[in-house]
Amino acid sequence: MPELPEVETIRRALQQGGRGGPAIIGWKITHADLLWNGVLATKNEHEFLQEIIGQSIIRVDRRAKFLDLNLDHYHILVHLRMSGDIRVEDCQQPILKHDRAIFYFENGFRLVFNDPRKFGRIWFIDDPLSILGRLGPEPLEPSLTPEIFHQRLSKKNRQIKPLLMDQSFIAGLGNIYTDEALFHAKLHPLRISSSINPQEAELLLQAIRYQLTEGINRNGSSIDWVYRGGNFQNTFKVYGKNGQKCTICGKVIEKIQVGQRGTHFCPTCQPISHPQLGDKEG
DNA sequence: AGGGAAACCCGAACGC
DNA sequence: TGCGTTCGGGTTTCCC
Repeated sequence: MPELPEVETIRRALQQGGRGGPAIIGWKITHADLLWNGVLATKNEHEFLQEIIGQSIIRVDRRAKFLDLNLDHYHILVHLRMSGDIRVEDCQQPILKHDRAIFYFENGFRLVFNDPRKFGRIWFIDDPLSILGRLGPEPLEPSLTPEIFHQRLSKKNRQIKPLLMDQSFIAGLGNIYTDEALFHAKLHPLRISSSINPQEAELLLQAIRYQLTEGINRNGSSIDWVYRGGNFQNTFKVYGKNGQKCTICGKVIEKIQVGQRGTHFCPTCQPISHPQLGDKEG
């Protein structure tokens, strides 16, 4: 599923070219079509469809899992959710099944939002902060120091896995990268956040950044038939590896439900309690 | 405040 | 083979 590295890969493709398509910077919008009305998260359909005509793409930003298409004086936010994808192509190409929205450019190209499961959404707004303002810190931003991260963990009494996936706590992690980061940091997914000490917090932040950076370097993870081009999935240590042996200790990887989400971990490498405490529960 | 569940969706995987 | 059922996953919303 598109998480931060996949969205960043798409952002770079739109900004600089890539993934089989050209960059779209400077391109002027002539009109747009909504092929499925539910794709629009804002209720100003007619207004914006008029508003964006004649405006050009000046920059493509990313915040967490949101893409922010900066127009001359407007913003198009896109969230791919589960199965969304974006492609840029000339208008001779066929419309595909599950195409939900199309933006046409003056130069004969178009940007297509395709989303089989209809979870993805598009916002047309003046002020992107009205949506993005609720998000927690960007995990790759240096301003998120280990000390601040530990402070934030300490203030919550929550299971670490759902907390890391809470976009208002830290923004951009989904199920896959969370499981992989927790494995890397040797933390059990049910560990209570306030029990995590400064050293563990620093290792966890490092693990998150390592996973995200590796994911970006590998152009994201292509899994579940939805995402094109990346190969980070080849590095997974626990995600989807339940029943297989841990590459570190040889114990069988387990899969449990945590906060309604499939959660993969190694029971040996990720003990529920700190090893030195000798606790046996869990 | 935190956690569980349901809702939104569909294709894939599974069971018979 | 073909049918019906279950599952999963990001996010929001509602309930306890």
